[in-house]
Amino acid sequence: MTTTSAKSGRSRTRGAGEDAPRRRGRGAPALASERRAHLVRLAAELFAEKGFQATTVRNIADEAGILSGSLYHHFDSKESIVDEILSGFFTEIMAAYQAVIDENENPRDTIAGLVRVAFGTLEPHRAAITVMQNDWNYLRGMDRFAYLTKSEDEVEKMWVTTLQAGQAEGLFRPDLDPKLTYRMIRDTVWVAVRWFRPGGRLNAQGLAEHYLKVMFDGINLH
Amino acid sequence: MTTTSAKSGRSRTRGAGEDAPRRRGRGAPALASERRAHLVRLAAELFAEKGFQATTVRNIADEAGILSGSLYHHFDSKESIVDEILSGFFTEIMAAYQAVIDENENPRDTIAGLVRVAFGTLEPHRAAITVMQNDWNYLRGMDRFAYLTKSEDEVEKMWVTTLQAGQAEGLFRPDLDPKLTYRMIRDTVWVAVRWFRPGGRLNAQGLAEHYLKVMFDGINLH
Amino acid sequence: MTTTSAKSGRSRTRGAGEDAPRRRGRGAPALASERRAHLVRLAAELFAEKGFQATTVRNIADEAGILSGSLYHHFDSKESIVDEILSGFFTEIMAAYQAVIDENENPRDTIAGLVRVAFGTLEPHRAAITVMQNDWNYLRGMDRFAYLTKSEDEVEKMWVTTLQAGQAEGLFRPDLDPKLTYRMIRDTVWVAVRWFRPGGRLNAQGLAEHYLKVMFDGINLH
Amino acid sequence: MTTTSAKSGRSRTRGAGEDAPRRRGRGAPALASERRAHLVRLAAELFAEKGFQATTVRNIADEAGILSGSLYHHFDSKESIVDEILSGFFTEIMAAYQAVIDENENPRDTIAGLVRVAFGTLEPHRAAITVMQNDWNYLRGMDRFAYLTKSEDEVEKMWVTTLQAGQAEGLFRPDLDPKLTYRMIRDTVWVAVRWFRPGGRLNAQGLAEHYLKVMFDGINLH
DNA sequence: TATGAATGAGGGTTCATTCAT
DNA sequence: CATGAATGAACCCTCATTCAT
Repeated sequence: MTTTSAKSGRSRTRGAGEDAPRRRGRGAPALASERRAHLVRLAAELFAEKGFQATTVRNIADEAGILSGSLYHHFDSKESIVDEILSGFFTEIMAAYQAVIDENENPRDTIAGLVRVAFGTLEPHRAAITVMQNDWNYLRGMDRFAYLTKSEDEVEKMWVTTLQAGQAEGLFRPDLDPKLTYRMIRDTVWVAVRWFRPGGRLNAQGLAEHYLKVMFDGINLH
Repeated sequence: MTTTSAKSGRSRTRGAGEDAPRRRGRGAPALASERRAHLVRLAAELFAEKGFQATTVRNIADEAGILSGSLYHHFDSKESIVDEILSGFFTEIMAAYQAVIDENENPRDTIAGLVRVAFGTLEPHRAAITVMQNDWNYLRGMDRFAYLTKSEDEVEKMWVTTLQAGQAEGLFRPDLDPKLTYRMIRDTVWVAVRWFRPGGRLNAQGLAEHYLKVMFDGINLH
Repeated sequence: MTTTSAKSGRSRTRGAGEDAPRRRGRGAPALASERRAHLVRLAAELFAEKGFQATTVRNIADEAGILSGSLYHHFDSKESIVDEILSGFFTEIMAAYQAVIDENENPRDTIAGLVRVAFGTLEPHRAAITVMQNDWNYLRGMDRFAYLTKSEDEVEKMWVTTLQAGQAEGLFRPDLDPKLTYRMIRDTVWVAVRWFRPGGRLNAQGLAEHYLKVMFDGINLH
Repeated sequence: MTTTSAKSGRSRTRGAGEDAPRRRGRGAPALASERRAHLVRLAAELFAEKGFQATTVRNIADEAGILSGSLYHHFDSKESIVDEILSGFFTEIMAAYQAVIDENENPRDTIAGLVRVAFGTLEPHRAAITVMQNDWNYLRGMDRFAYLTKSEDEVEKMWVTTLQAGQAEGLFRPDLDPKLTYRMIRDTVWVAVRWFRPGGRLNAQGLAEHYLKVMFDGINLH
């Protein structure tokens, strides 16, 4: 996961005599991190639009109105940018999931809550989810992103446990494979990022309710 | 779409009066295309594993035990290889879809058939579907792959028409958005390619049946 | 024609609200373009010596003591280098031609002036003229160099008009084909670049005078 | 210079016991060389149109309706093809020049004859002359084409000697540099190949007469 | 913080040529 | 004679990254 220091992963251990980077007198230190956050947002947009590999650091720098080399004052590498994007997303959604689980007793309500949370991230985290969808296969090959797999496993546990509880309480059909069912729900939600556009016919919550209907009761008319 | 000639798009300089290279009587022309097909298969495997962009022509050539330049004896470009993979997939699945539609009267049976066809392609076309899932965003930016979008639209029409017919006949819930529902079904199926491995707990048809249950009747126990 | 910006044709992505990279107050911007001009000169020498196609970007980079990829920090492409060479030459000679036409009343003086200008470019633009002579046939096939043909047409008009005026005033033989005559004069001058070496028996202006004698009065002794 | 054997430059010294290539029973041996000559003509056309370097052996083979590898049954290399084209041209023109010199006493008549011969080759040897004009700079760098320089020197001697004789006899102006004058005449003629098209306003002989007028008496109206 | 110049590794592609069939 | 597959070297160009200024 990314540290919050301006340039992660590079700072060798600072020796005793060396002085720490001094805060520049003129600006508030918040400004620097605002600039940084702005760059991350620009990059995220490009990664989502063209894919991580197809986006060059020059693309990002152009968008920011600086030269590509200048990006390296803010980030270690192209990877560290996408890392920031993805880790931010994961941190947030896992907290939201946990909150839903903590707040609900009924597994059916919990599942509904999780689905609503998931759809709810579609808009604010569109770029991150798109990157996950399109570039996950590439990124997971890199050691630095091993933590993503770990986070995914934790999430899977949350869902599967809830589904199993629902089956035990007689709420969900007993002939479902919980793992399989989780994956289908997860994929169905995330993959919507490919065609979902804010401002379309349905907003993210509309989508969620539509999906909940189908998921709970199927498409058949009973 | 790809032509079937060994190297499409090249050597269009042959003058009117001159004769084209004549087919020799002795050899089987099938052999040449077998080699070609073999190379396509190797490339597909690599594209699926590492992504189209991350796969170099040298990777493909290495896998085939030849030099990278030698690939260009068989293909115009790296793009033309992936073109062949994708167009082959689309041609096949669209024919299979059409057959299902022609054979069935009942929309519910038709939808079930379409779902089974879709899951049925998961194994034989694993690579093509994976490429579609991961690299579609990149490939669709290229003029040469515009036909893919067109094919997708045709497929959508097939599904949506069937879903609407089912609603009209009182088989499916009337409060479903057919387009949305189609997309969810489609994505749920294709995205399974990310984790589906032949020889796992469930085979592709097992998956199909599991999904049909959920899709038709939901996860609730009624 | 070539723009004067460091890298033409690239990075047009800058959004509306964002500011372009600001010029630093301290450094002389001329230095950057000096480096660039130096590289252009090196390339011109090589193009003249070995031909455009036979000169590799590595040749140019080697000559400059950098890596081939580094050239692309200064130029978009190999073509853009030769473009710069040729467009510079055309811009200059057309201005010089126009000045001669503006300054002279008598067509005979004008023609003499044009010839002297033409021979006068032999030394400072030796490389550009050589490239025009040897690689024109290849370069004109490219859209990007269409402007060269246009410039050539303009030049032709200058000469032909002057020759025709000379005929009308009874200065030149009326049985000459002005277009043909122009071409012969032009080619005779430019082609001299193949064997003309500064520092030889005759300098460029000596050549011009020799040629003017032959051109005006022929080789016969009257 | 090129030998007349089918594949020049490659045949190592044939040992005593080895048998010479046997004439195939079926066809006349002339057919093979006709085919060969046809290929040379096709290649010449392409070399003239696109330049030697820009013409690929595949271009030539395409034009002939065979595969590029098959060309190597007729020629050693791409170079040997252009060699054949150029050496044929030189052999012919030098013989024609010599005949003119042998037939004429008067230097003025001789020069006129040489000019007419030169223009006369414009049509039948258009391709060869074009290659000489455009690719000479490239080809002369190769050992194999050293003989071309030698032939050029011989030709220069013919012209210069004649011009000097004309000066000695008081026919030509004494203030001319014979070498320079020769070069100008030569270049003016050959360079015409760039725009001369058979079937245009003037044929090659018309061009010759036009040029002779200018050359002997200048463009001035006396 | 930014610039501007450069690196170094690699990318897709071309092409003359070879050779077994 | 021709094919078809392959070689091997080179080509133009890209791009993440570094670093002195």
